Amino acid sequence: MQAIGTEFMDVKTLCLGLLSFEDASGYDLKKHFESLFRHFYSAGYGSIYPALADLAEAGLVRCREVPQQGRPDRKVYSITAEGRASFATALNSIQPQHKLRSEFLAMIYFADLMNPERLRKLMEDRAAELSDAIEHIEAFRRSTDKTAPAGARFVAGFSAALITAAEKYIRENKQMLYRKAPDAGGLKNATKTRDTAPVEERA
Amino acid sequence: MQAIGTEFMDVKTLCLGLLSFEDASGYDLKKHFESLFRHFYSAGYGSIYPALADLAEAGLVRCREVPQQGRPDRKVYSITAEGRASFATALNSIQPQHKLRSEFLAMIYFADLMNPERLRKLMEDRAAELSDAIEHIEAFRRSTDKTAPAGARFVAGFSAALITAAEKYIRENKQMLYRKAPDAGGLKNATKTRDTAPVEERA
DNA sequence: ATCCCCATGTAATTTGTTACATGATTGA
DNA sequence: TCAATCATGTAACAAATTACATGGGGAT
Repeated sequence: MQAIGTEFMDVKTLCLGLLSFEDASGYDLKKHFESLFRHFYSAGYGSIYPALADLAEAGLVRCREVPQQGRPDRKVYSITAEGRASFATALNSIQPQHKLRSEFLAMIYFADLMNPERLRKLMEDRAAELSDAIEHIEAFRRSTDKTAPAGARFVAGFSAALITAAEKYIRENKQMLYRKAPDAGGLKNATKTRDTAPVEERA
Repeated sequence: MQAIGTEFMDVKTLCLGLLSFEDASGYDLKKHFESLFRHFYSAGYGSIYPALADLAEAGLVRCREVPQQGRPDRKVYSITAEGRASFATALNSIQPQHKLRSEFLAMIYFADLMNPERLRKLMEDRAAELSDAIEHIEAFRRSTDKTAPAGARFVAGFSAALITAAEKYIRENKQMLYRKAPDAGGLKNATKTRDTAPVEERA
């Protein structure tokens, strides 16, 4: 009966929110996270199943078990009236965070200490991941744009904008990392390779 | 003597990397995280101090205590030869992650369930944070661009590109969230408010 | 044959955040 | 006088990731 945390948009709160749209099992919710939230929020079974158990214990969702042939029973969760109220409260009180934790950028900061092949590999891998992400998001938008609510369309567009910008930046600026060989030892290279500044366009 | 983790670019590894540029105390390193990595990687004292202790125990850094007047002794860390080798190994083996966890976007996904004032407030707050970030990053680049190594310039530009894209997307698309009033109850609104599609430009 | 999908969950581990604990100096 | 900066660290806590544990059905 106690309310859910009104501090963070954690996995528990998001499961509740997704259940406000339609009933689902933990397995289904994982799929939703992977398609809807893929580019900005991830959650595994290890977070989702305990979250659902907590929500059920708090009376915010109800569970009905659907027998399956040859598989574990499907446990389908439905949001309750208290659950809707609790989620509405959460939406009105939570101060949402927006955190990027990029080991990639942290690593590239030290590009001067890497050997060139390694550096190139890192950049290419990242560029490939971004291309995949763009493909995925375009496919997603083509498949759901018609019926999706404004919020869903907005976040899909937001993800696309960010990923596109990242891909573009890498494409246009990677060569600034490829100039100087990694001089093993030499400290202050006062050689003026000052010909490359990051490409930018004005808004 | 054992090597540091070759899996993640964690706080420990990044401290080691920063120490490969110059000696520093935990306090100094926190400052570096805040200025250099501010927009893509954060670390608090609670991570940094234990990281330094671990690095020292592993022989990758050495610590000398500098007495202070009226303050705790300053503990200045220097990287050792083993430390440099270990960091080089890390740079060559770690597969870096790039994780965005945006409670903001997750929340906006449910925009249709929010009351309009709340929604507007969220959007304005986020836009303000982004403007602050842009200001910060521009100031940072103006102050250090001349002497900074290519890696540092690249990541600063990358951050700027991402944040600028986010700010722009919000500015150009927020109105698509402000159309429909939050209809408390009505399920399938088949009303065709299909006049707003996300603004995008081709690359 | 082998791999992926379905379907659930627990337990251990890792990681990081926050609060606690202390306290002088400097500038507004 | 008040806030910020300097300066260190520990302990408790929260959260999420990963590994473990199980197993049938369907497609290639």
